[in-house]
Amino acid sequence: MRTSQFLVATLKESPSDAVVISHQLMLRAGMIRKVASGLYNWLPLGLRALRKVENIVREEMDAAGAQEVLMPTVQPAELWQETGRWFQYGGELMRIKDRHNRDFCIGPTHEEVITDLARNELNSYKQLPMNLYQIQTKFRDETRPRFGVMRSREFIMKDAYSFHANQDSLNETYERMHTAYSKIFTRLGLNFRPVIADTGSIGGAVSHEFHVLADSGEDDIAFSNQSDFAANVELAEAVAPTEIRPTANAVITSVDTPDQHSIEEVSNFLSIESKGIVKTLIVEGFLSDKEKDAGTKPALVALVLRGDHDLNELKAEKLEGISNPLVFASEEAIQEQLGCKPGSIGPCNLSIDVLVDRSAAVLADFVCGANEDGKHLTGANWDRDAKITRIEDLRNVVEGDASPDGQGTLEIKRGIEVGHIFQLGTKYSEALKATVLDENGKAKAMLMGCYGIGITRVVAAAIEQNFDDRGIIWPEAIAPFQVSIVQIDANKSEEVISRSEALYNTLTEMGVEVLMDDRDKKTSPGVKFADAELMGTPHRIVFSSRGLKNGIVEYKARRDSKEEAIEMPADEILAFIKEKLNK
RNA sequence: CGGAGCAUAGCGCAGCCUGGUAGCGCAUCUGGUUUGGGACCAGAGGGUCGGGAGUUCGAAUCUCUCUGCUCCGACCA
Repeated sequence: MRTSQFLVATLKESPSDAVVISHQLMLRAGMIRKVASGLYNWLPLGLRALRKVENIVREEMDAAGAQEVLMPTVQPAELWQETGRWFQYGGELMRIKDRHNRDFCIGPTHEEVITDLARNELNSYKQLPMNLYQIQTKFRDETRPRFGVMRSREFIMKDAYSFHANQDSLNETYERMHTAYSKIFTRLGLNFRPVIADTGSIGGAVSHEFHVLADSGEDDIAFSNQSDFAANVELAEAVAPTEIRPTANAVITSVDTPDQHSIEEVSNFLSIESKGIVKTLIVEGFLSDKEKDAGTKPALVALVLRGDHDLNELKAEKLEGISNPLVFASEEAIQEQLGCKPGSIGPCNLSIDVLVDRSAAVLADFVCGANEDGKHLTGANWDRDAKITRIEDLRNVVEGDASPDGQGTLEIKRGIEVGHIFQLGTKYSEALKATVLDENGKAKAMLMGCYGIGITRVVAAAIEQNFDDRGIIWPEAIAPFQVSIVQIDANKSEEVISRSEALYNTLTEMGVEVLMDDRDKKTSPGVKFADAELMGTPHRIVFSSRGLKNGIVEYKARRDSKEEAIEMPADEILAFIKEKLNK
């Protein structure tokens, strides 16, 4: 491709509404343009990168035994009503009516349609397992689209759905998809982690998210520095500390702490590290539906954590005796039952249940609220001064915690979710009566798995991980062009044209994607270099009249931090670049 | 959905407070000079100042309203 014929849509300045780097660079490099909130045009440069990602995904899915299909974007309401999701799905589901006033939606996902297909086409356990996938446009009417194509309303997703006669078969395909996903993201050249994900409403199901590590990610990922353990921060277990609680030493003493409520205030006021203080949070206890209907007031429960730790609400609400979802007690209820305000609460002499975090339970001689406004206790100790009802895992993990798998310590980084694999079980097959006959001739609901990759999001995530102050630095596998050829002084030197044309033709015939900058003499060398770097082409070759006078051309890799290009005799460049490209 | 903000040429912005000829930089077009890191000179084109209503002799500017967009949060996954 020649720049003289290519839609070079580079911008010097980035539009003011782009806040993350991938969004800015995709606009500046001329990959995308916004049409409306969460809706984008993909320009030729962007589409080339998108297709690269698509093709790698397609190759690996095919290699893993999945078959490609294509389902409609618009789906009939009836299917969604059958599974109940027509009523459960919120405003994210874009509902439309056709000219006959019949209800449809624009597909945010395709469980309904694929299960409908499966119930019609699959009749026997002998046809299983079957894994079908598509690469297709999805629409989710996000409340707040942001970060360009990272969270857009319309996006391209690879979604696969597998069908099985038994759990072993589902496990096997799930593992195969897990492996395929790792291959895909490795081939794409991304730094990623498969992460243990929330099994959510479907109890017992298995789920992994694949996250690309980048500062702009929307999720916190905790992972071991020594093993492949990785989990969402909310889901990572905070393992019990190995140290044993020291014996009580200090005498418990009440001190005045006027207007000092938060851990930080108390810590500064008493000049004590926050990890020597415990914080006590009061939440509502569990009520049965019967009790709720009867208007029973919930009992209160105290949750005690070390001052420098944060409560993990997901963990707390799963505990016995605690309301789910978690409800913090109102100030009135605390005042009424405990006789003081939040901010002065401590575990000593509490009549309610006290659940203590594993790390807080090994503290001795600690500081806590005195259950009296404006007072705290120093030198408090468990058992002697405060009872522990139960020791639980209540907190979010922090950097440096021991990894739950016993290997190494945890690091925490931000992650962009680019893939999600899930064992669905029979949720959809039962709702839609997707059954096959088993060995005994009995109808049995198929087990299902689903496996998604956000194709458009992968492109943005790749940029989040690979850029510098000049622009994008594409991983080889996604680069829209592998090689940029820059002509300088082409109007002065016939040789610049003939030499660069010859290389361009040879490489193009070899199937290398080359972008040759043959723009006219009004385009200065600086502009050509800046564009090539902004667009992120991994390899750059420069033909100039000055160089060719001495028979020299230049090569520079985009990823090289060095300023200087490598010079070489013009007739060696072909062999050189072939080696760089492994051709 | 709650809070905040923005809307002036393709992009980035000024002008608005204090009403009186629509402006700057980049980009675009023409001519010329330049050519190793986003050139220079001269000229040109491009605007319903987001829409509507109001106040006024007069509105980009003041008032009301609608729409769109962005950010923070909640929600969602």
